[in-house]
Amino acid sequence: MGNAKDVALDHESRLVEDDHQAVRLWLRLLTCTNLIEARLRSRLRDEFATTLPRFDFMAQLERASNGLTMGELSRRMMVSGGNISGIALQLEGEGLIHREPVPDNRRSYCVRLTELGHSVFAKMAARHESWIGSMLGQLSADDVDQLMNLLREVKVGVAHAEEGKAD
Amino acid sequence: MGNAKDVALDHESRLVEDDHQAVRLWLRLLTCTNLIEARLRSRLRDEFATTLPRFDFMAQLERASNGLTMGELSRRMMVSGGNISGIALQLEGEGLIHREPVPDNRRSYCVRLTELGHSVFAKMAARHESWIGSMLGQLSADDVDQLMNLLREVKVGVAHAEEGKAD
DNA sequence: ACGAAACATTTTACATTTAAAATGTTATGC
DNA sequence: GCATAACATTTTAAATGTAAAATGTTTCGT
Repeated sequence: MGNAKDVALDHESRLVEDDHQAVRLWLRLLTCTNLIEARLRSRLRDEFATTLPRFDFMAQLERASNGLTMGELSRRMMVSGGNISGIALQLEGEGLIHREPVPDNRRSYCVRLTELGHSVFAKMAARHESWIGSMLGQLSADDVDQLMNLLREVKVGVAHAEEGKAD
Repeated sequence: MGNAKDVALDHESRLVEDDHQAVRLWLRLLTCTNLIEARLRSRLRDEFATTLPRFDFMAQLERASNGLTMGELSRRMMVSGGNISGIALQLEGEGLIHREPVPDNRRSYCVRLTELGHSVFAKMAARHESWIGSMLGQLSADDVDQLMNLLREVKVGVAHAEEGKAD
C-alpha cells in the first residue's frame, strides 16, 4: 500500500488510503503537541513551581488589558467553568489576580492580574517564549509561514466538520 | 510590529520577533490538536462509551502484534506509568485485554488484546478513521504531505532541544 | 409588576492525569 | 555472596478535568 500502484485504485480504495494518511497526520500532530506540552509543563514546574493551566490563565489576562469575566476565560481556555473557579481561587489566594464585581452586572466578576501578577507573569512569559524558540527555532521563516497557513486550513476543516455532523 | 520595517530590525529584535512567531505557531498547533481531540473524545464517548486513552491503549496493542509491556505502552502513549496501570485494570476487567507474565523477566507483563478486544477495536477504529477523515479530508494530498514533512521538522527540533538543555 | 427563562458563577461529585513514593525483581560491582 | 543500583509496576496524593445541581441575577413576555 502507498506505492506507485495507487493510481490504479478505485474510488473506494482511494478514500480509504486518504483516511489512512489523515490518521497518520493526526498522530504526528498529536505527538508534536504532546512533546512540546510536556516540555513546557516540566519547565514551568521546575523554574516557577506552577502549571500550564495556571500559566494559560494568566496569559489570557495579560492579553486582555481590560480584564475578563470567568465565563470569557472558560471560553478562551476551552475548559469548563468549574475548572476556572478552582484556578482563580488558587491564583487569588497567592495574590496574583484579583476579582472585582462588575457595576452593571452583578452576576459577573471582572478578573485582572495584580501588580504582582503582572511582574511574575512577565518573567514566566519571557522564559516561555525562549523555550518555544529553542524548540521551534530551527524552522525557517518560510516553514513557519507554511505551517501557520496549513494549520489554519486544518482549523477551518475541523470547524466545518463540526456543523455537518455527518462523517 | 510585524510590518515592512522588519528588515530594519537589529539581530536581537529579529530573534524576539522570531520567538513571537514561534509562540503564535505553538498556540495554533495547540488549538488544532485540542479541537480534534475534543471531537474524538466526544464521539468515542457517545458511540462506544469509552475514552481516548483507552482507545489509544488498544490501538497500540493492535499495532504491536507480539504484545507490549506496561512500560512500553507508557512510552508509546507518552503518559505516565500510573496511568497505564489504571487503564489496564479497566480493560482487563472488561475482557478486552489480558496480561500474562513474561517467562524470563518476572517484573514485566506481556499485554495483548483478547479476541473480544480485537473485534471491539476493529469497529472503533473504522469509525475513528472516518471521523478523522471528515475533519482533515478537505486537505489536498499535497497539503497532507507538506504538513507531514513540516511536522517531522518540528519533532526533530523538539527532540534536539531536549538534549542541549540550553534555551 | 410578575413569573418564567436565560445567564454567570460556584459547588459538588467523580474521573483522569502526573509525579513521586513504595514494592518487588533483576543486574552489577566488589 | 551481598550490597547497591537499575528496572517494571503499582499505589498514593495533589492538581486538573467534566458534568450537573445549586445559587443568585437579569431579561422578557404578558
